[in-house]
Amino acid sequence: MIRAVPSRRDAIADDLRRQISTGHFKAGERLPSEAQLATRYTVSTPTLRSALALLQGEGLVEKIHGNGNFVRRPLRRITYLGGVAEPPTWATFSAPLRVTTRTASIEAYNHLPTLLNVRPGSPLTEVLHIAHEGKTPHSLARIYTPHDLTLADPPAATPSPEQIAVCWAGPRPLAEVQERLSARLPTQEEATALRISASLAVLSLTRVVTDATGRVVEVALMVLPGDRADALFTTRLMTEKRSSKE
Amino acid sequence: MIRAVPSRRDAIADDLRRQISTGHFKAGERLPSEAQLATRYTVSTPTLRSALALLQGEGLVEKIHGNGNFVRRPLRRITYLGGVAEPPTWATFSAPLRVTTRTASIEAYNHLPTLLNVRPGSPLTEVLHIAHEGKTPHSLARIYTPHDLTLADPPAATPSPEQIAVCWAGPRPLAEVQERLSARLPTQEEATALRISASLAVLSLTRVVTDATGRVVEVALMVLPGDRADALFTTRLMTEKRSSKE
DNA sequence: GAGTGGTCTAGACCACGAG
DNA sequence: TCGTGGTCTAGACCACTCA
Repeated sequence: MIRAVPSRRDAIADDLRRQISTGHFKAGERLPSEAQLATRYTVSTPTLRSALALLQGEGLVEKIHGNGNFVRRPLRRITYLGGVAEPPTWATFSAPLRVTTRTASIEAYNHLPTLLNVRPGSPLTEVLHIAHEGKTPHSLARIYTPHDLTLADPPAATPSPEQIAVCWAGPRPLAEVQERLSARLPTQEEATALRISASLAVLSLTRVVTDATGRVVEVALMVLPGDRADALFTTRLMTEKRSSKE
Repeated sequence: MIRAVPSRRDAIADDLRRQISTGHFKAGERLPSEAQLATRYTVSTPTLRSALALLQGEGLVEKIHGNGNFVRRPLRRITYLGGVAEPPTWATFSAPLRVTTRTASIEAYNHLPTLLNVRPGSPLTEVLHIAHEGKTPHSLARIYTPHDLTLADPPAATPSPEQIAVCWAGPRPLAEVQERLSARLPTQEEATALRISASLAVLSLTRVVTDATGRVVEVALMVLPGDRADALFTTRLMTEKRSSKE
């Protein structure tokens, strides 16, 4: 009702979407140049580019500067399985992922002291995970552990490809896992690391694991692009046993 | 590294952000017209508008066609509390919300038959909740219940303002709550209903409640704008019993 | 170097909102 | 009616990629 007549941009985006879904433009293929498309649709380049920006935000098209616009190979949709009590030192996904890992020693700064409940400047171990599907990056995780809790040796191997190591802290009695989720647009760095448009919404997941003494053992910051990932929490209800507090 | 020199757009957006955060432009105030701002920054109108689009996507500015650009009054940030077992017929938030409700009888279509596991065309009760903070809409929920499970009378009152009725199904032995979250951009309708920019990411939450017989009792679709809401799931671990498999 | 996308201009014209 | 934002044009020039 706001606009009965679709704008040129929307009309072009719809047409391109259709051509991609019908296979007229195939996955991985390069679209005609923006100048050509602009001529074909008899619009100016800024208008055509704004139509492409819509497809980009949906994850259908990837722009590569100086090279062209490419139809994105549809990525496998994965689900982060939340509320998993055991083992809480792993993050579990619904499908295998190839993960590359990079470890560094850093000092707590910005929001990290608050999250980990340590003094600013405290030594932390940072582990950066990038999950790949084929050659394209899929999602991203940064894990922080107090340095004195970090194992000298990384865990031998991921128990299964669906799980990525989220915590290298030694085995301790853990007490609580908190998972906070929000939706936002990616930062510049996240967008380039994941090769996604700055206008593609991401699911931002912060996972805080506390041990029995109340000490924060691990904080994991995960970035899951909205076009390829979601999160699932399952709660089973104890109907016979009503043990809820407060 | 991609662009050492910030673009005009980013520079202008940064400057406006600063002026908003320092109170030079106050909450609720109308910004100078786009033409004036363009002159002040010596850029063309499209460039200035693209800068405003950034602030819009961050929820800092609300554009009102034919009226002006307004600094958004910062909204209270609320947290949806997930994994709440009892009572599962309510959604719990971290702060009170004023909620308006509209009920309708509809038939299952599109994705609803799958979600509710009913035949297409089955009668459903749809409840639309819009939570407000002051005069501005805050978030949105659509709840679907099989018509034969719907109570004749709506629940007398919300037990507390933090909880909104999500299910009108009569008291039954419930078995499972599944909450699936994803990040995306709002649809056109959601954007206008919530008066948010189409480029402000929203947290989309689908909550499915199943009874002991496996029948789906309720499906709730919630839309939580990313600039004002997140979701929190807390899992407590049973440390005495280590039943980890594999 | 040739071709691609990235940014920006200086307008034009339309649609909406308030008085 | 007037001032606002919404859309669009037809270029220009720069930055990047690949051969």
